[in-house]
Amino acid sequence: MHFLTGSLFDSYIEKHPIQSLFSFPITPYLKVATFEPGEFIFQEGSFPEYLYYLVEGKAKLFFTQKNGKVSILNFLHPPTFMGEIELLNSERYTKGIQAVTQVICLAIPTKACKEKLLSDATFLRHLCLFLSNKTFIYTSKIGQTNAYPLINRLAAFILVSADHDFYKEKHTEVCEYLGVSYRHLLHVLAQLSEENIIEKQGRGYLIRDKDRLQALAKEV
Amino acid sequence: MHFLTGSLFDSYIEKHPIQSLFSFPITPYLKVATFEPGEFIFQEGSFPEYLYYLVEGKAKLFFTQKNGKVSILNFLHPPTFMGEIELLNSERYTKGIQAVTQVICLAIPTKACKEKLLSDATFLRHLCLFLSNKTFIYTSKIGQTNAYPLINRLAAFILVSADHDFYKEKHTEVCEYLGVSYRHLLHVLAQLSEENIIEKQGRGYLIRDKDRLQALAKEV
DNA sequence: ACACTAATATGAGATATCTCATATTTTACG
DNA sequence: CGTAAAATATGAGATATCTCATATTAGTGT
Repeated sequence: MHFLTGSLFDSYIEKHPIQSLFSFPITPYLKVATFEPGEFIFQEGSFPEYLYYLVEGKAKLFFTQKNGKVSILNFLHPPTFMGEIELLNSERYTKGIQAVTQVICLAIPTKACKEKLLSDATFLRHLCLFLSNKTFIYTSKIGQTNAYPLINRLAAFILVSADHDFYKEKHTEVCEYLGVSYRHLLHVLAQLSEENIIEKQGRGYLIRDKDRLQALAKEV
Repeated sequence: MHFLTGSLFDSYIEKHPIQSLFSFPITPYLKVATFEPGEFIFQEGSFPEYLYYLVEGKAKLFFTQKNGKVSILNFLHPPTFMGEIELLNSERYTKGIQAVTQVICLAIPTKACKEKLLSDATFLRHLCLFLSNKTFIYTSKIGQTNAYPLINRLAAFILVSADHDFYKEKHTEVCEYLGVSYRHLLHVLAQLSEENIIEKQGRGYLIRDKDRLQALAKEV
């Protein structure tokens, strides 16, 4: 992790204004933090010193189960708070967050701001909204995992994560996100290829029959 | 749904004080609502008029998927907010809540209080805490569902829901809660019986070998 | 007491998913 | 540039879970 200073600092602060989330002047407290791909933003079980507000890049929220399996709970995209649960509830076990691409965050030091934040209705209202969205996402995910086999969930995931009809997520991450074994993910990708819905091209897959892919995804 | 009045109203207000959750006087707005077993507290897709605070009884939070499968997201026990997400988003309620036993709630009319609530830091801080707990519960559930077969999750569920070592939850609800088919739930109950870990007695099951049940549950 | 619905129960066969083994390819790094 | 680690790939066999069919039993309302 690296803090930006000088004109780089200024440019990110200007580019991503967050004053409207607070009713007290937040800028004096702000830092700008960068993380390299693969770098841990939070280690599991650690005590975060900053509340981060993700403004650029992509990260993954994960945790490791007792049996060693890793679950990716969510891919985080801007704008997103990170470390808010620990701000509220300092004793909870912290999940891990790892940068996937280069990540840029606005950082608010917990120690200096906790009291101010927890008595700021503007901030708390935004945080409630953010948390209720999170709840919605997780409850949807629980429902989908229970109700649909991988082929439907994968179809939906390919559609949201493909860029110009080209899907190139890492299998190792996707199987942890969708909650299935690596082997089974490849089975189902092969099945979709077999039916000419997608076609393997080098590092990724091209969507060849978007209609049928959408039909598979639609139920979810 | 039925609102209590008179001395019954007074007794519940006294028995479950919630003034400390707010920084403005809440009592003038409060009603006391009761629901009978099986009654819907929120229908899926309705527009809630009250923010409820569950103080007695048990309810289930569920939703119906596009393919008709029902998922029970959680069993709600006191104290719990219900309808808080709709207060924040003013969208229609996407989930349903149904009373399992008789349920008693303190009810805060949304229309009259929304503005006050959303600018009350005390209330919002409690709500954030509540939502972050919810997040924690759901993320744990996602992880467990992905990582463990039913026998482990069921063992854990039997332990938390048994009363004096006697388990008597309704299978129809439990399978929707644990995200498996009714048939499979019975398979696994039979398997636990087969191994003399539990024993069927009339309407429920007696825990016969708590150690082994705990061992199965422990990993979760 | 009767009829209807919900809940419980069980079997048989299909399928979704997992584990483990192993090989190849790509990527990271000194 | 060479080596180790990570990611991709594929097969074979096991198991967890689902669907559907069908009975029986308990609960509910009139």
